[in-house]
Amino acid sequence: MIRLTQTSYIVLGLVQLAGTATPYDLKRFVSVSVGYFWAIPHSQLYAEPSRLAAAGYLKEKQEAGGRRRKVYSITAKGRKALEEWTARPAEERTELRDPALLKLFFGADPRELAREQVANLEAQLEEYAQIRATAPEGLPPGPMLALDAGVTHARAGLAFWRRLLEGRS
Amino acid sequence: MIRLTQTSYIVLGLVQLAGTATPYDLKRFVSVSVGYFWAIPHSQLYAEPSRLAAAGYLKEKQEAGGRRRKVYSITAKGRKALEEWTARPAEERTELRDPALLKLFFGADPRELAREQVANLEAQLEEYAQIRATAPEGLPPGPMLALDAGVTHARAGLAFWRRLLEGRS
DNA sequence: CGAGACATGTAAGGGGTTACATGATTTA
DNA sequence: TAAATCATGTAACCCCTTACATGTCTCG
Repeated sequence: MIRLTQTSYIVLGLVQLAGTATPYDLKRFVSVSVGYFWAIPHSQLYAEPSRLAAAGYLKEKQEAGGRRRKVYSITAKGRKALEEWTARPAEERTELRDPALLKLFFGADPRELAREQVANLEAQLEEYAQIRATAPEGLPPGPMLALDAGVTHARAGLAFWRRLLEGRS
Repeated sequence: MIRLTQTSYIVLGLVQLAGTATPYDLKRFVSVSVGYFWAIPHSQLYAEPSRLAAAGYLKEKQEAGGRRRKVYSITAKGRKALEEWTARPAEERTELRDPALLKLFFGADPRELAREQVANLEAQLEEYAQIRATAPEGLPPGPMLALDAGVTHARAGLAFWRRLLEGRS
């Protein structure tokens, strides 16, 4: 029995969406999907599927020739775990965990910070627009809804930091 | 040379604000300050100051009698590290890391989720109001600004999930 | 005075981050 | 064809989480 982390569910979910995937596939997939609000270093995308396969949540199959890459697909057990997870209420409280906010809290110059953050968030909104524009047909609604949430939050962040820029000082 | 993590800076910052603090002081302090957007398990507040003291960023002094608790205060080295950190631009990109968003992404029932999240966020706004109401005089502006950011984001989240609740389905 | 809640602390294990390393492809 | 970039993978270390554990109040 291993413990299933959020990373585990991301991997399970992506493998299910993809049908079958190598770690590198996952990496590319993440970068244009959950990656926009939940980053995962690529090394995790090698370690985690392997762990999940050892515990029976994924099936692992190694290519015969060439790079002999490992190809993963979801098992019944994996599908079940994923379903139970989505059905269960979200236990953990959401945290902001924004490094910029930490610095603000501990006395960094607000206008300095605000300038950076405004630039970052504007770039991020651009990216979101790109992602929406290039989304493939036939996608389930979840990813798009999550993207909407990302946009909402980015806009809220922009409003906050812009207010700070305007404030006198 | 140890690596300074975000947790390190939180501890340094809080010790500096407090002047002198035991791990338990830090725990209480966190729960009414940074804790509202960046949670830290209390065990970290024992381990991390000890680590920082070993590396010279904090001074550690053990009480003579009684519980023989360890009392920490910041050193010149610690103060310098903290200042450099606040002055440095925030390198890491902000992430949402919201478990509810993950579930949404992977197909959880939006209305189900939305109901929970609306309740959570409303409670959170209540807490923010409490914190603001009971804030001590003479606090530096950083913490209050960070609190404002928390409020902004919570409101944005509320708006998002409420929209989901209203959506037909 | 007994029991529950709060205060205070430590240990172990694993997940994640950072760094390294080596093929394959493009581009100049 | 050299160099730079991308693709693909592995390894080690350490922070962080999840327990466990034992005082010390407080209130009925």
